[in-house]
Amino acid sequence: MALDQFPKAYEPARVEEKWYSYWLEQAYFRAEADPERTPFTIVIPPPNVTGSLHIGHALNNTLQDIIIRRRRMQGYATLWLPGTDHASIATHIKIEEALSKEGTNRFNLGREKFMERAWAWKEQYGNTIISQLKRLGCSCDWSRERFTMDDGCSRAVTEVFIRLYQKGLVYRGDYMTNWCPTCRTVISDLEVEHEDTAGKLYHVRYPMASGEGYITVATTRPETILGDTAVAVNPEDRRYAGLTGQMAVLPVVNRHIPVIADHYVESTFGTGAVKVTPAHDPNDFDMGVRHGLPAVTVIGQDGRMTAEAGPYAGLDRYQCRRRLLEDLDELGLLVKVEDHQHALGHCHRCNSVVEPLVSRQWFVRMKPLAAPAIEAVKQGKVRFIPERFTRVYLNWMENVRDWCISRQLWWGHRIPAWYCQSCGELEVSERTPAQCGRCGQDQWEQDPDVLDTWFSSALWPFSTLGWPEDAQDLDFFYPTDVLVTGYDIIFFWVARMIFMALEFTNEIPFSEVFINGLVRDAQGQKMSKSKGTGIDPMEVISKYGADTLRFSLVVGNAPGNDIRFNWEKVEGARNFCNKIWNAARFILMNTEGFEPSASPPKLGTWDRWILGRLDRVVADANRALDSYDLGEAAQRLYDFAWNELCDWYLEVSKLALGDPEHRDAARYTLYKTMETTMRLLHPFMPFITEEVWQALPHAGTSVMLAEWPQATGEAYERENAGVQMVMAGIRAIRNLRAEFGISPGKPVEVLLRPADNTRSTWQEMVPVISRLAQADPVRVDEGAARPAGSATAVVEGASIYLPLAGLIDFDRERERLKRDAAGIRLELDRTMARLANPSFRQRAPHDIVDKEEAKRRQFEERLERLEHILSLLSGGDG
RNA sequence: GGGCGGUUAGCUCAGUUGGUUAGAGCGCAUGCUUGACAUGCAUGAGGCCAGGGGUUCAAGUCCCUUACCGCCCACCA
Repeated sequence: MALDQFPKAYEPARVEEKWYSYWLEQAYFRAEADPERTPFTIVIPPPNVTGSLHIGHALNNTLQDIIIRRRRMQGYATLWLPGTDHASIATHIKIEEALSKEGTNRFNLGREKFMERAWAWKEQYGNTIISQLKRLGCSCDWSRERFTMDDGCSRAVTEVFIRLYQKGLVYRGDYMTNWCPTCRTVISDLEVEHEDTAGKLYHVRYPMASGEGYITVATTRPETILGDTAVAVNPEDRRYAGLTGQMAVLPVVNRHIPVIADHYVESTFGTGAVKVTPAHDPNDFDMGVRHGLPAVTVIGQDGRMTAEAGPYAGLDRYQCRRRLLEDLDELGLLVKVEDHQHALGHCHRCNSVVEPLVSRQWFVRMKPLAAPAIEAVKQGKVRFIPERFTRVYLNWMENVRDWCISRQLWWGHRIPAWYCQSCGELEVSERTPAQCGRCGQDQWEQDPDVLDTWFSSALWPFSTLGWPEDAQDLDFFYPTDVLVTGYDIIFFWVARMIFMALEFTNEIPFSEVFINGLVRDAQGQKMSKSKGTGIDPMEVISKYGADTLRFSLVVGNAPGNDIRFNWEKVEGARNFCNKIWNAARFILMNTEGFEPSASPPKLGTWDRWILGRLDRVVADANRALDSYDLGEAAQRLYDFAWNELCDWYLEVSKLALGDPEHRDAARYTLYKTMETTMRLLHPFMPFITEEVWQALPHAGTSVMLAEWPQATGEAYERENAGVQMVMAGIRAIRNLRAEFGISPGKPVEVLLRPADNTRSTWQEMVPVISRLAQADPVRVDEGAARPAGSATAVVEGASIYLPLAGLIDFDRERERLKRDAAGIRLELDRTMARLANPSFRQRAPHDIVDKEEAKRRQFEERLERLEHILSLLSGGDG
């Protein structure tokens, strides 16, 4: 071991790139479809191709890497399949922003040029996030990297669209859709974010055509008045009974519209009369269908009023609102304006207020697809972790509405539908159809629209493995095992993968969905680039290293919970790396020339103790990992490595290392414990563990391929009990030293009076006590009387006396011991009360009762000693 | 309008199927150049586990309820 490679402080920059390159060169991430082994597959949630890694990605991919690295070590044929998403609308917006800066736009540029531009953009930025994932340490099989718009994925998209169309599960039609006037496209219901907004409710009077009376409607969007084609009232509403069937006059445009009766109308809201605008409101659209009303489109796709809006044509929708209100007021028809809170739809991408519009779009018929997807989850074939997300999924799926999949965008998968320019015939096919079956002409034009980004994402688990071909990867690695993703895309993505997979592969896409929370800033707010509250994970990696970032994101967090990012936690993780590093340095310094293959030497109590604890932490970590409690597993390993291995075993081993008789046992144990700990920590902290593991004697070429530890069940209970007792004794001595201000370098004399049957344990531990408590000499004497003027502690198994004549304040010492006694008595009383309860003895399990008995004995015994000492003290021999 | 999550030490959070004296990190206090580590070591202080009710031999944990915080879904204009 060359210690010069091991500086006092861990320097991640010295090791991370080295080992990542090594893993890549050795192709250790490469998956093999090996029929001898069980496959374990994860497909990455593909990040946006032009994006960069944010802290949420860092968390999500760390979790995946932990899972996949452990499975790889366990011997599974693992595949972590990486890739990127074309992110149709998101990318579109970015490119359009760039164009806008150049003073142009996509319509000026034209579709072909725009696409060239988009591909160039993708080439330029597409690698950013991939290289960032590599820096994070992700062990993806890069040879299988995919892109949602590559040939294979595109092929799958076309295939799926055509098959759905042929089954009648994709249809085209004029329906109410959500239009984003800024993005200039329709968006799906999911892409509309509802936000409670303080608005107004305007009461507007419509004169009756008969010339007699009015009917007053209430609306939040007065500009849609221009598109009204009816006024509706509830048929039970007596107030309007006489008006139903009559005509009202639409103000300003003077169109005559009927008053109709419809149960949809709530008599108690507003005036009980609703203006009906079938072209601009989903409910009104339905009413229009029920009553055969015409739809008049008054707001265009640019958010401006159309020619149908008469005098308001050309105005922006909000300008129109203001003008129209002025005009109505002037006419005396605006009778009341109330404050009104309502949910306004905003575009998920650009935050513009979404305009409901009727337009001709493509839809996926959801009911038939949802049914099996609901069943699969209900039957537990797909399991959500944590379980509560099952209900979120089911609730959405059970109420799902048809999915609008066409987008008036260019970057994406173009819809494989063709229209005959001569007769209007529609043909859905992969390539341009030959000849129109209806009119015999050959003038086809492809649908200009592209598909919703999530349409291709929905196919990701199987399209990336080769579907629709009969591919070897698909055969071996599919269905995948676990999907790791955030709860924010359960509907967008998870749900859609499930129904698409069931429809096209007849199998679930994954059997488990491991949901992770959001990473929030220190104030608990969502991180936002625009607000400058975002943390750049690359900055954390540069400053502290990837292992630190990974560990800080994972340790101590419960599945599905949001995480609050804070730098203190990062520093904590960095300190842990450093702790590991220095423990490794210590062990390397002391295991030179050590041969791990040599048969194990005779082990001492502490050796067996730490090996027992190690076995225990292996069991605990495995149990936690099996149930996706990654944060708990990390915490257990942290606690073991720091509090047991470093704080105790390493310190104790210093004695043994200086003693020829025990040296080999200590070296063996140090090595064994450290090597196993590195394997356990490797999924969490791949770089530092590789560096340390490689420096230790080892068999094999990389820790990432070493065998994952399994518990043997060798707990060394007896050693553990003895060691726990001695630790408490050492702590008590240290405590007394601190209490009485004994300077640290000064050895203190200790007289230890052991309780029954513990003498040999204490006796054996004298050198350890001496070293760890700075105690010298340490005498163990069963019959020892308390020396006058002693500081005293009573622990389980012993009374401890520090003869400190002159330093002890007699009264204070007595008070201190009285407090101790009172504390023990409190516990003893509680235990006695429990044991005195007959129903406790009757109903509690035996082992619980036994434990309680043991507790009582222990408390009694300690209390007895304490009280004996107190009686001596009151006798005056302080 | 439905639904979900949270409320545990000053702060950020763990807490398995109910079962020792409720834990950690940070912060705080005191003292330390102990030959792996001051990114460290030792010792200590700090908790009516949000309030109320219930189930149970036993509740931070299960049930009901209230309050506050956060989130998701939702076509009352």
